Amino acid sequence: MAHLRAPATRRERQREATYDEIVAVSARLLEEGADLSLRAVAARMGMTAPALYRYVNSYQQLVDLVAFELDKAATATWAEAASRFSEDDPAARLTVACARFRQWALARPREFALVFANPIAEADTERRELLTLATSGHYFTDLMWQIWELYQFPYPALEELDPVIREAVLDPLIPAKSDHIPTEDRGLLWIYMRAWSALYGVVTLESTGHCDPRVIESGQLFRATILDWLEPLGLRHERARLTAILDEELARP
Amino acid sequence: MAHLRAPATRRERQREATYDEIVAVSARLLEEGADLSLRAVAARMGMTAPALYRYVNSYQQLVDLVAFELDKAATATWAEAASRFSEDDPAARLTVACARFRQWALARPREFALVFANPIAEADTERRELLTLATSGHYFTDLMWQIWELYQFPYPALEELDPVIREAVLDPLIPAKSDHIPTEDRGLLWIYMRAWSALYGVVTLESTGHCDPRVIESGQLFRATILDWLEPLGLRHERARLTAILDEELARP
DNA sequence: TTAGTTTCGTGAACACCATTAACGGTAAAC
DNA sequence: GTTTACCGTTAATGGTGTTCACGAAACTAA
Repeated sequence: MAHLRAPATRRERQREATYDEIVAVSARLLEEGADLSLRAVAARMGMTAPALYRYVNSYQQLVDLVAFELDKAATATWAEAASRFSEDDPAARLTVACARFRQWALARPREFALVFANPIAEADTERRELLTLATSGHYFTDLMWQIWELYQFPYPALEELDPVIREAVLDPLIPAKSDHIPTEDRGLLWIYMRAWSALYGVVTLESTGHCDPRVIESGQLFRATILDWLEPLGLRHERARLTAILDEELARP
Repeated sequence: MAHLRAPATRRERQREATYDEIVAVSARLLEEGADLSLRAVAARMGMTAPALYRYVNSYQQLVDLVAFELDKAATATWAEAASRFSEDDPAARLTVACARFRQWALARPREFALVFANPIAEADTERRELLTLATSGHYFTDLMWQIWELYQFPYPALEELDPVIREAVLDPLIPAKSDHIPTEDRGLLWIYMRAWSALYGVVTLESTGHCDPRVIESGQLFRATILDWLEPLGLRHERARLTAILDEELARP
């Protein structure tokens, strides 16, 4: 939430700094395995709990704030890892990013649950808006767009789509960097939704532990899911190369 | 957890009854949108909270107990709905069951999260064992086994599988009715895991709301995921019929 | 510089929560 | 009929989010 614009007055600067400290302290608490609570955050900042209400309206809002920043920070690490491949190799970048995403979800299940398994009621428009801004979503859609530009994989025409879906891809409520995608190419977003659903599925299953631990450890379920998506993304000819990259990532300590 | 064996003494009968009341009251609380808490459950039973410690060791254990029974009860409703198709039509039954599973997850997101998104640590062997007993898992694997008996879809041989996966399908830690599946056919369980991962993915995505509400409402993401799995399950020739059944279920109020 | 206003923190209080300990009554077991 | 085990109680500890009234400090304006 920090640095939306240049800090004007001194007070505003201080306020921004406090916001930053709140999410930093929260992240540290989670990292240490402690529960995220207003009291704990406040205590560690040398304040009392009610003081935090000058910055957030409720505990849930604190959670949302922290979730947003965690997502941002985590995405930065995947992006950094992926950037060992050149900008004109988005397929390799996506492969790495997906693997790192999973790795993060397995290493920090609590944080993952906070960001990606946090229930969002249909009616809650405010939290929905925050969700739409999710950095990870933008990063992944952007990579997929770049892959399409390079490999021109097939996607459904707008007329083929269910009317509701058509509406949804033309005016997306999901985190998607879609402004620069021409209207007639918006069928791409349908592919994106489906791919995201598949990725989200395995990773959530593994991160929450609703799965045989040996299967998680082996990474085979994740691997198979990713490989299944190479074809629809027009990456058939890249299969061998990307599989090697994927296996290399999975072998990481 | 009730009625594992015939109630012997009067005291044991009473104890069983109390257990039943605990989960019944818990289920009602969740149904009413209230939070599940020891105090609330106890109060509604005309007891004080500490008394519940004669029946459960901790709050988490209460949650697990309730989760297990919720899973059992929910599975019974899917099975009941699916039983409108004959026993020798497992493909239709699975179609209905999947749709009802999703419907339940959307109608009762809190219950769904309790049962299927409840984080289970790797080390926690006790909760893991309870998970292995999950009724829904057994129901789904059994349906898939019946489908295989009928349609003989291809599945990987044990030698093709990753060694770790081979171990996992030979001695499953997941909820799977696998005793009657011959050793050489255990590759089937790999198909099951992959299918379950896909189903779990969409349903969790929709149930937690991390998705465009319009897309959820339309059911298209779920529909597409299910249809993608007809082919691997040898149901190509049943496609039209099963699609009709699926659409009928999705159109339900 | 002084007076007024906004902002940001405090402490006390309320209503919850899980959990533990010591204690009593009642029902089964011997 | 005595003993034992079970099942509930009350009291207390330390945790949670949240509200309210208050005060001090900082910025604003005459």
